Amino acid sequence: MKSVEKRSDCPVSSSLDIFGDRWSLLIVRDLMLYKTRTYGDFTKSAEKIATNILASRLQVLEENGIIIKLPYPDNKVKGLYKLSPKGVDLVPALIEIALWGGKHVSNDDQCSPFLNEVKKNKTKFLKNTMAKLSAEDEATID
Amino acid sequence: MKSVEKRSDCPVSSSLDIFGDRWSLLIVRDLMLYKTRTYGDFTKSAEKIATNILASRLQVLEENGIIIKLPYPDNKVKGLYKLSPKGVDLVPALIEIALWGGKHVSNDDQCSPFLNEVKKNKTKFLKNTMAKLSAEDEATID
DNA sequence: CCTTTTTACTTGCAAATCGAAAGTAATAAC
DNA sequence: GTTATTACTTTCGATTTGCAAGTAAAAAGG
Repeated sequence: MKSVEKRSDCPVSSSLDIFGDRWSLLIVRDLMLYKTRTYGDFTKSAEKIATNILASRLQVLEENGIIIKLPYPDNKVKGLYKLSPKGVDLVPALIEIALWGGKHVSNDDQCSPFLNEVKKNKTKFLKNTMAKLSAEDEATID
Repeated sequence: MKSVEKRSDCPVSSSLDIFGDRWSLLIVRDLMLYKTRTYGDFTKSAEKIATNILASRLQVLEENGIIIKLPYPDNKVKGLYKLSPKGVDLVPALIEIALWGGKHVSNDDQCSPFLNEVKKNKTKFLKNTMAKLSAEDEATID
């Protein structure tokens, strides 16, 4: 776990030292939604992350124990990224950000069903989602 | 409300387009903790934000309706920043980030009491905190 | 008043980071 | 055996960061 430069001992500040940028939490978002993703999958997301930025962020997230890179079954080129338990613990924060964004800046039809389910029973949603992400195998949603 | 460049319609992405950097949420954190802050107060926080960055972030947060600048009573030089209702709505996200940071990257003695109170009853804590921040007058904590 | 201090910024500039595009090396597919 | 995929790396101009110094206006002090 390579230490990033810590500006203070405040947990908010320390967190932002790791993922406080415009891309890192989008990687975590994709892993929350799909459970596993390849490098190429990330580049196909709507925000069109540049490949150099992606590589850099994946490295920081992996060094900080938030994501894990696994070998892709029967393929030596591809890799499979997934959330570590520490990464799964970011889901509540991500959901709160999504709720805020859905309420105040972006009402996307495509994720309204998702946010509605969250709003219906947040505790249950978090429990289910985090449990699924923590399960060892199981198929991805996509 | 000056529109920031939106990379996609995803609410997470749109949120990060506004506050996805290492400083913005620290400004929100200070306003959550102290309710009101002057420009100089922000510069005195532990992370030592540079004045040009601070000015730039305050402008973006104000343009996006997250913070409000008020005149300081009986003083034409000072200003008083506070969270708007939209800014107060960021508190749950901020708290989740703080909880994650406290658990996984930073166990600061100074804010342990704070985080312990959150953990004891999150719903109650959020309700109280957000209500205090929404109240029109009332003295600051500090 | 008149001077000094405080406050909230702005400016200048070097260094770091971002981001688009092209390049590469290894494996997979045909 | 040739072509295509995949996962990066490299290059380079543009933007952003962050430290330091500067500034203008109001407040405080004498």
